[in-house]
Amino acid sequence: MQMDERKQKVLWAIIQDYVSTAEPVGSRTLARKYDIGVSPATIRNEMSDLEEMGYIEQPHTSAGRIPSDFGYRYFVDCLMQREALQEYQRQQIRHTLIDKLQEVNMLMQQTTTILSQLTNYTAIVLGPQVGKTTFQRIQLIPIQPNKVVVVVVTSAGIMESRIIDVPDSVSADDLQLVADLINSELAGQTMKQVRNSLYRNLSQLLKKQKQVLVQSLELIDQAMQAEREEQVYLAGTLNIFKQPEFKDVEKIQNLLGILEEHDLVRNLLRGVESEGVSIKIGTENHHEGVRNCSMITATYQVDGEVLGVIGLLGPTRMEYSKSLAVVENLTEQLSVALKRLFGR
Amino acid sequence: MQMDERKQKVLWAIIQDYVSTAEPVGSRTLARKYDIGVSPATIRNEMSDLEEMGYIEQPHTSAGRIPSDFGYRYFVDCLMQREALQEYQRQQIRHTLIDKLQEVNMLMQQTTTILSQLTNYTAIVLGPQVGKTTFQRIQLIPIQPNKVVVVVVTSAGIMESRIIDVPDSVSADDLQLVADLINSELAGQTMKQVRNSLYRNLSQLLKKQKQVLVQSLELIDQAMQAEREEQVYLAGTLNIFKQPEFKDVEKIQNLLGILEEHDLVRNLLRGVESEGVSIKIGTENHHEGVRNCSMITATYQVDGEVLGVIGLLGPTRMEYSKSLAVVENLTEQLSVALKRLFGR
DNA sequence: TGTTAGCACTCAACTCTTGAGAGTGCTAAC
DNA sequence: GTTAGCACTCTCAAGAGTTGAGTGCTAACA
Repeated sequence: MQMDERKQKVLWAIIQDYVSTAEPVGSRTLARKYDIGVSPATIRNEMSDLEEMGYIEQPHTSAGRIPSDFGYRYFVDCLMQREALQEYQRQQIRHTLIDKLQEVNMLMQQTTTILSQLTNYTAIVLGPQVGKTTFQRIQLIPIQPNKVVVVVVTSAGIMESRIIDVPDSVSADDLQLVADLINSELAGQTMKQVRNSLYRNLSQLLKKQKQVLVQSLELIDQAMQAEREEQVYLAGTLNIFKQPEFKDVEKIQNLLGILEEHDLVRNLLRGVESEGVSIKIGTENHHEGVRNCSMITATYQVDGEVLGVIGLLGPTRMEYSKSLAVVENLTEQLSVALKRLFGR
Repeated sequence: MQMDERKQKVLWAIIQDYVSTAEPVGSRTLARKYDIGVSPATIRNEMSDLEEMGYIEQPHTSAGRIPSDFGYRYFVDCLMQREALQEYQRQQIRHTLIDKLQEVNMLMQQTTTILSQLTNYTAIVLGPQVGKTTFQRIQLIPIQPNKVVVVVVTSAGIMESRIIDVPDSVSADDLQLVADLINSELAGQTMKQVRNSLYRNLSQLLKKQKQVLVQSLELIDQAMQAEREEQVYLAGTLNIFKQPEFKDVEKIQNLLGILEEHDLVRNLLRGVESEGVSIKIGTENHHEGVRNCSMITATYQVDGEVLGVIGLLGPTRMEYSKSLAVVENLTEQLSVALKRLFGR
């Protein structure tokens, strides 16, 4: 059997209707609401064909049809007309990102929030991957007798800090010495490189300040550890409740549970194309907890280098066109904002 | 009508049973499962009295009785026997808090998590109130030409950081000058005092480095702003799903919505006694979204000064005795851990 | 006078039935 | 190839009947 123009028209209409009503679509409805130009009976025949071809399915005998994952896939690949973003939405994004650009964390959180607001789905963003950013400086700041704050700064402006205890015998000069040493040895290296040269080159150099040194290095190590796992930002998790397919408590609990496990979320987003926009529909997702969800993801980059991913999680019955427009525009503007923040 | 010993016995049994089963309790059940020593008929009479006195109520005519908020209140005040924590739970708390004490954030998050795990309710913790901690240092760390990381450290080891742009004309020495100036002027003052003396004393001192100075002060200001609002830590929000009284999607959505609004959460916890342990039952809570919840809260302190609150949110049908034991022990151990971290 | 057994009554929850409504597939006619 | 007509299927909602848990009242009992 062949996909012809009328079949496309019918499939398009079915998806259109189902996306907006969440109810199975019957032949009469299609004939009435959409301009297909043939009678319900003919549409029925076409629908029967479409079902046989796998594009749509019937929840039960006497109900209308709903699109299958395969049907959505065809829609996304062949039928969907690209939508441009409304000017006011574009504006809204620009506003949100420009105001907050002083700090990466805030910028990412804002990005996530605006994404969920504009789409009414759940937004997931993976923060800049810092294996690629470089170690910049360590700073030892005495705050009380015997107490020192250690701050690790990366080129992304992300940092880890910790209070450590030091023995009386360590003076402010000693601290400076340690800091200078670490800084001169390691500055500008990527986190991976730091990790490699860390213990080899440094640990035998100092005796007296050993404890401080060790603890500082531990923190750097930890910073790397922590940041190898990209930060997960979430927003609009409660938008799930708006979807009629999630009126069931179990399903909501399930999905919220997954979203709480940031490791899972990371894996979910990592499993997509290495660059650019990707749409995963229903069972195309590897994780089985999101088999009835679709995910639109896009990478963002600075100076041509992919830094992270932004993603949108909704029901398979998703407004693909609109959502895609938002995701695309947002990555673009996010990339710009990030470049301003720490691009070369 | 007077509360006598037998009525107490009956009320106690009703609460006991309802807390564990979540089903209305009938007279037969009571006679069978609890050792009251009289027949169901007599118990019925007592229950009738208890209802008249307001301690219990009937969801509908042909159902058993359930405790009213007033009944729980009487239970908590007069009937409940204090429970000691199991040794292994005590241990578990100690373990959790000792390992992580390098950093306030982590410590607080761990506290919250262990609280929810031990109780199976939702744990809410307000981070140390920093209006009372003092400004310690500011540090300006150049990371790239024209870019400086500003770090503000408070005595609590909490900090705010930001990347700012500086003009070419500002040298490393200039930065040092600004930092030294701010540090010498403001170090050791409480955040409130800093706020007051900030613009008055400093802004006219420098010309060339004015921009850096202004932006640094802005950050300090912001740090104060941000930290006047204590950090909210949550854990076990999904425990709500375990409670049969929340099998309704609307109610869950409602509660999760409230928990997402940290301002609301703060208000909720602030509305309790200024010191020590407090139990708020159902309608005793001011916020109407938690009218069918109970909250156990306790303040934690260092050197006699109240720093924050830890709280437990569950259904009114709560295991008050057990939960209370956990909350009390946890505040105690948290106070110790915090004292080690930044006590005098 | 307090306690208990017995009994009529109430009400939610469950099951079963029924009818309406939406939708389909098939057939025959156009 | 398209359409009208019709029998059929299945869900959903409403209604009726039944069951079971629980109560309140009354009268008898210790």
